[in-house]
Amino acid sequence: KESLESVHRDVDAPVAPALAAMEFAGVGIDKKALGRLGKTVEAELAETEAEVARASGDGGPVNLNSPKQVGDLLFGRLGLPVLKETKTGPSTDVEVLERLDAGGGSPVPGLLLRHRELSKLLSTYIRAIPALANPGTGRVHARFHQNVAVTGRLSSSNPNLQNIPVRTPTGREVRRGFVAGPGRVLLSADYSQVELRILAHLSKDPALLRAFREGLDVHAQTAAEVAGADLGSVTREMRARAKAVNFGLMYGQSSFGLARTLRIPRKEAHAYILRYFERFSGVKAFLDGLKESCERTGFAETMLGRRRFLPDIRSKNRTIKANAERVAVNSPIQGTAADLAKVAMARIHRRLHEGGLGSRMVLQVHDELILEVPEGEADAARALVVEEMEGAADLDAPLRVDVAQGPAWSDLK
DNA sequence: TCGGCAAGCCAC
DNA sequence: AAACGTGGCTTGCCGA
Repeated sequence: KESLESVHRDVDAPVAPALAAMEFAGVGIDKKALGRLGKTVEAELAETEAEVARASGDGGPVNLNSPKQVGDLLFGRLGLPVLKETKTGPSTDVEVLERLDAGGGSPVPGLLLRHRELSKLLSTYIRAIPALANPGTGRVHARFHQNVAVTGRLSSSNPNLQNIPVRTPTGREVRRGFVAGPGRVLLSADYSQVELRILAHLSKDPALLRAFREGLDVHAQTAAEVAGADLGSVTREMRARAKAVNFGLMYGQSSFGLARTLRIPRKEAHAYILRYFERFSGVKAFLDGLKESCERTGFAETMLGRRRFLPDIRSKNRTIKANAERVAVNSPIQGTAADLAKVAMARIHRRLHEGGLGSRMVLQVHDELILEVPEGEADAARALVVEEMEGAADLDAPLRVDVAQGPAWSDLK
């Protein structure tokens, strides 16, 4: 009745066997490496706690894992200014700690930032993941859910292997603990800028399409376009702004949000967005059209026909309606990327199986696939994976995949 | 002791 | 008042 047969037949049903195989395969864990990392992180954590105590003067012990106790320390004992409130009291989140640290009034906020990072890594990853490994094989078998994320993405649980750290140096260390079995290597293939390419394809915006056809670096190309300058004159600052806008617009970000992200005046953010939409008027028209069609039909839809029903888009409450509009803009883009990743996975699984190859998928992280392949099979697996991922759809901004291989996840860059 | 909420934070 | 979309996990804390 709701025209969902084709997305089920062409996407969700075919990927199910691939997901089952991926869960069954699991991924190899180097318990010794994670054990060693745990020891060093514990040591630095203890040192950081001692330094906080030293810098805080008298007043008894503080549980640094308790936001409430941390708040009492910062805003009571140390007399630092309250910058943001939560429902229950002064906020101590990372943004607040960074601003307090920049203020230079005390060494404690900086120490707390490091403590937060390390305790997160230790409790969520370094200790938790080895505990979930099969004791016989040393492999971790996460679950991959197909019917959880409303956009059609997969989700992962027990453990979540789609949020393994990568941003910070210590975080990246965790990835050394994910390894290939003997005689095998890990091979990762990730879509380059897949959501922006989908936006370019769906919107048919000439400038954005050109950026993908010509440019190696779409954010720099965007910056040049908005500035009306050539690529060579794009500074890091200009590129950073363009990148933030490129991401933000897919989430329906406002000038307020962009200003906060970039820490620039709201007026400047507003002016930048206006100039962006002058240069990329096809994008503007497309995004407006998504909202309009959603309001008419009551749903947002991906390229492959996955629908998300959004009754809130007809709400008379402006906040609720604006929320639904952001979702109406984001879902077709995020959801199309999810559809394409699933199509590629289904085909890859089938071809590996039917070709009698020993390679297998072990992880999916939205726009990235990780396989474990026999050393001698790596070239064949690489070619097959790239062909299926890039061939998942024929877009006007062609799909591109970056590949890497190595003994551990940390090597796949 | 258990379940749930709040805060916080990891990823794409 | 809210202001950037999609998830999952850990800890502290509180009430049943």
